[in-house]
Amino acid sequence: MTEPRWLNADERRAWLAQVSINTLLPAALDTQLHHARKLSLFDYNVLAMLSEADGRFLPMSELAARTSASLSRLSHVVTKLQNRGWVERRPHPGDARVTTAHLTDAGMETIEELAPGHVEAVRSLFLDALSAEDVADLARIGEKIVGRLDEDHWILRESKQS
Amino acid sequence: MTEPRWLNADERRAWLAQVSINTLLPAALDTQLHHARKLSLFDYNVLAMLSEADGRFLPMSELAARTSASLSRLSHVVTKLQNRGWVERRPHPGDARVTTAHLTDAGMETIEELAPGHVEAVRSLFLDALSAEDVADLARIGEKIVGRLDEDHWILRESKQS
DNA sequence: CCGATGAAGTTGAACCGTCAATCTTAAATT
DNA sequence: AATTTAAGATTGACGGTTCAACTTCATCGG
Repeated sequence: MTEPRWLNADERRAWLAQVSINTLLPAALDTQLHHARKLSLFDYNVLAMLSEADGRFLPMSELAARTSASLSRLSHVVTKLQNRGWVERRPHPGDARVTTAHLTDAGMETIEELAPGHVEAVRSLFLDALSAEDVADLARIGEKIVGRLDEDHWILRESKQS
Repeated sequence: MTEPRWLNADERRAWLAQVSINTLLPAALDTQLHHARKLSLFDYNVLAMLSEADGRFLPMSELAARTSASLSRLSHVVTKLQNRGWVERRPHPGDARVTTAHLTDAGMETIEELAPGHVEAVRSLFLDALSAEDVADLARIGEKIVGRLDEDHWILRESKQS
């Protein structure tokens, strides 16, 4: 029953800013992508991760990790993307439990069409607000936070490149 | 039709970290609050903003601004909180278009009960990853981003205290 | 003082995400 | 080898969010 340590001024500012960014940024990007091709930021990230993967496919579990999503959420979304002809499911040859999600040619075309506008939106809503030092600081700080939320998060492997 | 400027290494790291934080952090806090009292982070923020307001009430529009939400979303949520007895709606005496949301005594008790655990969770998932300088940097950078997303965001008024 | 414009707010439908239950297959235990 | 345990994935129901349509009321220009 000890008194909790409330937030000091900087902590409060950092926290409130984070909450606002969390709400406003995905909303703005969702809107842009929805207008362009009726998909969400999450849909886009799924396609983007597949497009960058070797052979343009990944096991569902790995894809879930790379999009920070639950397997359940991913499964629903892949079903939707499959219905639009952008993704295919195939069984994994070596392990019958595993399903792999493959980006189709149509899916690749879609993301290539969408990428320039999306990158522009990320710049204008996010990166253009910041100096190069800010971006470097934010990368460092952001990865610390990600490490707190998930010690084994894949993006930490990427930048550590041991 | 000029070639888009793709993200450089730091930009990509900052952006990917932001996307992951955006997904994982609200999910973790939602889970904590949902276990404690069956409410979401957004519900909590609504109650928190009311509890900090003069007289424990705010017009719907102002409450929407302070929670970075659409009026529609807020209206649905206030209806839910009203059904639980934590919030009341009242007409505004001066302007008949305005509805004010008031925090009830039961609502106040609820947020006082919830606050210590929530602050602890914010610390352990977010702030404890960072040094004091990190927090200050993040506050500064975060407010820059918020300013990009919404020039007139209320949190910018708070810290400028001119 | 009257009509147009726009702000404040609500509502219902459609869509998305979460949770718990379930299924199949691999690995570990004995 | 049989049994148990855990990993990978899917599904349906439920609750939350968004979008568009609508209502009410204030304000501004004539």
